[in-house]
Amino acid sequence: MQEPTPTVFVVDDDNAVRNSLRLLLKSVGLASQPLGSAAEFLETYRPSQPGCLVLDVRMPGMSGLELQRELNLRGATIPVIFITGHGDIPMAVEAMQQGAFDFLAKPFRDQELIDRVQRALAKDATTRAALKERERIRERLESLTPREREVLSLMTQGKPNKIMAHELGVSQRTVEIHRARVMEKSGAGSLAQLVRMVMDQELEKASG
Amino acid sequence: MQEPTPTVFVVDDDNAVRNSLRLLLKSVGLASQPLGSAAEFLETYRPSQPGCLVLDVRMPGMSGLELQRELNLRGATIPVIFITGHGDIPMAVEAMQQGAFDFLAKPFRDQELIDRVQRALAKDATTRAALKERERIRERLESLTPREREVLSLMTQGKPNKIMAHELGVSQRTVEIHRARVMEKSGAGSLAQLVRMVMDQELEKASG
DNA sequence: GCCGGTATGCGTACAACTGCCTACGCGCCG
DNA sequence: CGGCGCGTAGGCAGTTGTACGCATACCGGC
Repeated sequence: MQEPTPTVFVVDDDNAVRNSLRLLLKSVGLASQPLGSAAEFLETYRPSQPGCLVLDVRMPGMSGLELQRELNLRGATIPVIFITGHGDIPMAVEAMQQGAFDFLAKPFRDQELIDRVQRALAKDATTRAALKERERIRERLESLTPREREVLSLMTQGKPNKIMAHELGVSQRTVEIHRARVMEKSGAGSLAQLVRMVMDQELEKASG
Repeated sequence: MQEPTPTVFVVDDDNAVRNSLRLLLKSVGLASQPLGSAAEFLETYRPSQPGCLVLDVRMPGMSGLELQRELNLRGATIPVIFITGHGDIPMAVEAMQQGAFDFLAKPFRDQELIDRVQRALAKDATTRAALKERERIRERLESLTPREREVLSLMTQGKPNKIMAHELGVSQRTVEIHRARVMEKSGAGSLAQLVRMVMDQELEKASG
C-alpha cells in the first residue's frame, strides 16, 4: 500500500511556461509533469494519481475551462489551480463556481503559486483519505446480490423482518438469511453501523 | 406556517445604486430592502428571513468581503451576490472561495443581475427547506436529558442494551427505559431512522 | 410536598439472530 | 452429461435482544 508521489500536472500550451513552472516546483521538491494540451492531460491522467492540476485557461483546442468541465463530468476530484495572462472577472467566477481550487492572474509571485499548490496538494490528500474509506465500503456493498440489496434497502429504512417478508413476498426466514448475509458481507457489526455505511454512500452520490 | 416573502437585501453605500436596484427588482416583482452599510444590514438581518444579499464590495466602514466573513462566522446561509465597480480577479476569487454565490463586475446588464438574484433565491429556498428539517430534529434531540444522551450515543454506535448497562454501570432495565425515552422524544420510528437523524446532525456540525 | 430525572426488579410479549437441514434453477467445468 | 458452486427459498427450534406494563425508590429544585 505504498502511496505514489503527489504530482503537479502543469498544462499549458506555452513550452517556456511549462519549463519555468517545472523548475520552480522542482526547487521546492515538488514533482511535476508538464503537458502541452488538455487532450494530452486527459490521456495521461489517472484518477488514482494524487496531485493537483495547474491549468492555463486559454489554450488552442480544448480550453482550461472546458477541461475542468470534462473532469467534473468524469467525477475527478483533483484540485485545479487556474493561471491566466488575459483573464477577467467573469472567467474567474465561472471557474470558481465550477469548483476550481484557485484562480491566479499573471503576473504572480513564485511564492504565491507554490503556496497554493501546496494547499491544493494538502486538500487532495485529505479528499483521498476520505474517498479511500468510502471505496472500501462501496466494494463491500457491491458484492451483494440483487436480493440482498433489496433487503439492505429495507433494513436501512428501519423495516422489521416481518414487513420485509411481506413486501418481498417471501418467508420471514428467507429475509433473515439475506439479512445475515448483508451484515456479513458489509462487515457491519450492527444495524447502526450498516446505516452509517449506506448513508455515507448516499452522500457521495448526492455530492458527486 | 406562512412563509415570509423572500427579500433581496441590497447593501451599497451609494444611494443612487440602491434606488436603481430597488426599482429594477420591483419591476420583476421582487421585494427588496436597501441598506446603506454593512453595519446597518447586520442590525436588520434576521436569519429566519428568506432571501439573498446583493452586496457592494467596496464600502466605507466594513467592506463587503468583511461582511461576508462576519456572516460566515455567524453561520448565516443567505446567498451573497457581490457587485463591484473596481474589482479585480484576486478579489473575486477570494469572495468565491468564501462561498459567495456570484460576483458581478459593473457594468452588467439588468437581466444578468435579475437572473442571478433569482437563482440565489431558489438556492436559498432549497437550503432553508433542508435546514428546517434539521432544526426540527435538533430540537427533539436537545430535549433529551444527559443520561438519555449517553444512551443515544451508545445506541447509534450499535451497542446492545446489555453492553450499555455494563458501560454505564446501571441495570439493563434502566437502559431500556432511557432507550424508550430516546425513541419517543426523537420521534424516530426505528433504530435506523434514529441513526439517520443523528448522522444528519453530525454532518451539520462538521460542515458548519 | 410535588415533579422530573435517575435507578431497579419482575414478568410477558414480540423481534431478531443462529444453527441445522432441504430444495430448485442456473451456469461452469471436467 | 453429471457434478459443483451459488443465489434463492423454506421449515423447525433455540437463544438473545428489545418493548413495555407495573411497582418501588432516592434526590434535588420549585
